[in-house]
Amino acid sequence: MPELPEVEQAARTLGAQISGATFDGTVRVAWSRTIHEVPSDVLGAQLAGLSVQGWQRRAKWIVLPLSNGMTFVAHLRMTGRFAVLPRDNADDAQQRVAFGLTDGREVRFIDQRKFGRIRLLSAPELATLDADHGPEPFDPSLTPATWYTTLQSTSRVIKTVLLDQSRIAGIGNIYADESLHRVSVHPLKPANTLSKKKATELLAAIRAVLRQAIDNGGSTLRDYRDSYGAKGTQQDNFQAYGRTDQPCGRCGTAIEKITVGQRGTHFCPYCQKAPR
DNA sequence: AACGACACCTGGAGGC
DNA sequence: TGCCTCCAGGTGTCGT
Repeated sequence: MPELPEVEQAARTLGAQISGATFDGTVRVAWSRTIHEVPSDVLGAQLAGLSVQGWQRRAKWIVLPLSNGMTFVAHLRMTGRFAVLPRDNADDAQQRVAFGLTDGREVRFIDQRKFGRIRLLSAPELATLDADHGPEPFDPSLTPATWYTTLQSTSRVIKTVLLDQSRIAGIGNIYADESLHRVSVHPLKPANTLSKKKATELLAAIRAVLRQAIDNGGSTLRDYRDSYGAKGTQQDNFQAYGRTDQPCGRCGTAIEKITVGQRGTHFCPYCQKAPR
């Protein structure tokens, strides 16, 4: 589900519900890999008495700073979502972990495919997580010049580079396709063959696509919900992703689907000319 | 070092 | 209806 806009929305709606709340140390685990097999009593002991200081997002990670300097981080992967509910509410069949709060509620992590992960990080571990990722798309330090340099540094195809979290953080399969369609760049074009002008346009397109998606609460294809359970609406604005055989909004040519780096990839064969 | 292939999981959709 | 195959917002790991 979740790319930058969805994670941003999930983090915001989780933070809105539990900023200031305190973990009571209760941790109920239905799928231990979600918490990296850390024993529930160990994790509970670490969390007990800590309060949530706010919320952030780094790449596709939800980041909740805690009152002792540690950080609660979660990655939703494909199907993860949070819910904050009274303790006596029935468990969801796909619920993997629940963290008790001192106010009688629970922070629940629901995740059909079980790929999502939650951890408690020390400051150095958080620094490592940060260092493992490239710049945030909206970071002012990511300039047309630095972006062009990044693209020049590899001959991998552009779609794959957009998905490489160490080059730029937060873009996933949907918004990669949408960004490339927006600037009429073929997904198989080698990154180092984009002109400086095209690279600049692509950066602007990435920002525009992500901004619109954030403003629309992200995209819900099937599973994604924010931390209140609400769906996003950005899927109604897709120009390429999931529109196989439907007309391109610019030229009317049928959108094609190919596989790039094992990911379904949608593009307009007329607007986005194949590289030679 | 960098890159591609595969693993990790469940369940919905579509073909027969 | 039932079975089977394919596919999905992601990324960690392993082999080349």
